[in-house]
Amino acid sequence: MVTIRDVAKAAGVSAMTVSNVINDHPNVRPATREKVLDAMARLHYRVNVAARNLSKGRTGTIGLAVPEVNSPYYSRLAATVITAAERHDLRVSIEQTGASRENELAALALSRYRLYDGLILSAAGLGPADAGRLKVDHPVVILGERIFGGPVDHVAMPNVDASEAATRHLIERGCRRIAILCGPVEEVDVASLRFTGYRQALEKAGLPADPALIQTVGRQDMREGAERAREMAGSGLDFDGLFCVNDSLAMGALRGLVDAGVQVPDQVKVIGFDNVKESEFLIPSLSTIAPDHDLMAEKAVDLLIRRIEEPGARIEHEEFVSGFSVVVRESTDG
Amino acid sequence: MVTIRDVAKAAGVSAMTVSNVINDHPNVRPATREKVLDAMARLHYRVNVAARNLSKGRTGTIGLAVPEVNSPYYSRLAATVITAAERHDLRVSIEQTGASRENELAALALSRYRLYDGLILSAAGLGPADAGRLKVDHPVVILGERIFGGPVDHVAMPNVDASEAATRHLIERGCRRIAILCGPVEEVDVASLRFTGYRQALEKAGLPADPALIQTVGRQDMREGAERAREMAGSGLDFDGLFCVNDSLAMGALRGLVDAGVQVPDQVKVIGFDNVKESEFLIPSLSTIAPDHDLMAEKAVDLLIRRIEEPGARIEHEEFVSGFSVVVRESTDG
DNA sequence: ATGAAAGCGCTAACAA
DNA sequence: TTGTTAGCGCTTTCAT
Repeated sequence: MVTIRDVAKAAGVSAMTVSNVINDHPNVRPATREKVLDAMARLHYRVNVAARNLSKGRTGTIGLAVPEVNSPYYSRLAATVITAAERHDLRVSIEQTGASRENELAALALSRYRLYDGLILSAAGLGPADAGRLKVDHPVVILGERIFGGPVDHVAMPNVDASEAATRHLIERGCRRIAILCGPVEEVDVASLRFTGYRQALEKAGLPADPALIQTVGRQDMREGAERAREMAGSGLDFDGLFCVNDSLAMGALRGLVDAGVQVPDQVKVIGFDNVKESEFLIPSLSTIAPDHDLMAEKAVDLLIRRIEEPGARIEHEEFVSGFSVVVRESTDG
Repeated sequence: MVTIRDVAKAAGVSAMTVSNVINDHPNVRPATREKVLDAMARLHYRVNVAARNLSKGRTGTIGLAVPEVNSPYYSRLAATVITAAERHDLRVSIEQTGASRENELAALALSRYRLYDGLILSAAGLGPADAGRLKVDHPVVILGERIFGGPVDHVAMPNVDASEAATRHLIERGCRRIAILCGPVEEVDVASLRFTGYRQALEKAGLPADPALIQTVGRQDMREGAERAREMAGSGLDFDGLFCVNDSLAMGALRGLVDAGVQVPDQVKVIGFDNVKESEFLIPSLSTIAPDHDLMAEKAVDLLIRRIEEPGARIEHEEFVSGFSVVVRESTDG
């Protein structure tokens, strides 16, 4: 293993000068710099990142904790975070929490163990009761709703407004009995916020909210979407619009409706939420809500880096809510 | 910051004893262990991973370099690798190479910089000419084809055989003019191996290989698949079967064919490769090749860990090729 | 502009 | 069973 001292010896300078060259510090004469660079090349020197980390008290890595990485939504988030972090010379270590409360807390702990310089936590399992746990003294940014009361930086989707817009879009297209496919709405979480938007739109339009139209699923994935949609159609439930709280559910629902012989958009119009890459290519293509995912991911990284750069600073905690647009495609365009 | 020495002082023992407790080393009297654990709790001690890394020469992190994480295929790979690594107490840091040769080499370099204990490189940009670069002295496992001649551990898909099986499946369903949608086939890479399987199937069936049926695309994603399929149908190309070298291309192609007014599977049967989660829910659902992704990812982690555990050992380099099955769904079932 | 000294917090190797 | 010593390779501080 070639160390900085080996290079120093070979170049006839001190270790410190080598360090200064490596880190582009000023006060190194060009001639000296040349000598050092030359020695580094000859010896195939590579910095030892672990040693640098120890010295600097940084790891150069941020953690990203998501429920699962194998979903269109979270993999896109991961992609953007990785790219944004790279611009700041940070690596991203990914953890999958399975949306469980325990694992999300564990991710928080790992961060505390100084494995990461900071953590972006896409919270899906934590509830308002865990607010206290988030008041940690190391850099953390929460991606998700402002459900925690406590002072944390967080980046949120326009869940209520966008869901209202999605539902309103269905109403404008003539739907009168609009069902919703969402997760359990017990707590103040994403599912329930989106549910709130749905209800608001119905209310404002003077449409009654039939409980039978409210369909909750466990895992919010394609399979659940397909099964539930089949059941709904099969059981003779009367509905002409369907708002799915995410595109995975919607993709499944499209399939389930076809299986049940229901025509989309003629008999039932369907709209999702997220605008995942796939939605554009489905048959029929999926109308959906498009938040500015990339901006959100970048904002999360920015907020985190701000905390990392100024560890002591008592910076006010910031909330960022992305804008959104309604993307109209075939599934509501009939 | 609470150090191991602070704990030692508080517990009235030496730093080494604390270290032994932390690492569950034997030869610590239960009473002593208690004292130490107690002190650790009182002082809210957390190991400093950077220091441990420097001492041990390990980082506890492996790198995973993939072309992009926001694709059904690679996000699934990432998910499985993360889960498998977790079982060995390793974290996974993900890099996106954009399938570029430079970035793949850079990932290799980062690994050399001791940022990772090892690297799983999903090679898409490297060619046979880079074989030499892979003969590195640190743990690396290549995910992809055996295109590098050199001695490397690698995990490969049954590209040729499975592609032949996919094409054969189309033939068995009555297709006679089978097109292929694949990447450039200049080099010995995944695209060309799958192309080889396609050609072999045609040959064995005595079907002529019309160059017009060979469609190469740049990026192998949904958009390209859709555009190219539209062009093919629009230009009046005569084909009754389509083998797409991955499911993303196939998803796009299904869409493109619909746009061009072509019925799947009645007029054209389509089969993909990968069996991504989405393929089951498409309309029509997509026939495809299902390699054992999870096994591949786990095998890659296993091979890597073997190298990490025995750094010096001259272990024979291993090749693992996954099995596969043909999943028949609606897109070829007419 | 360069260098010497002193750690960063931990652990391997040896000593007691 | 426990403690002492001596680093891991780098950077910070302060001299020169």
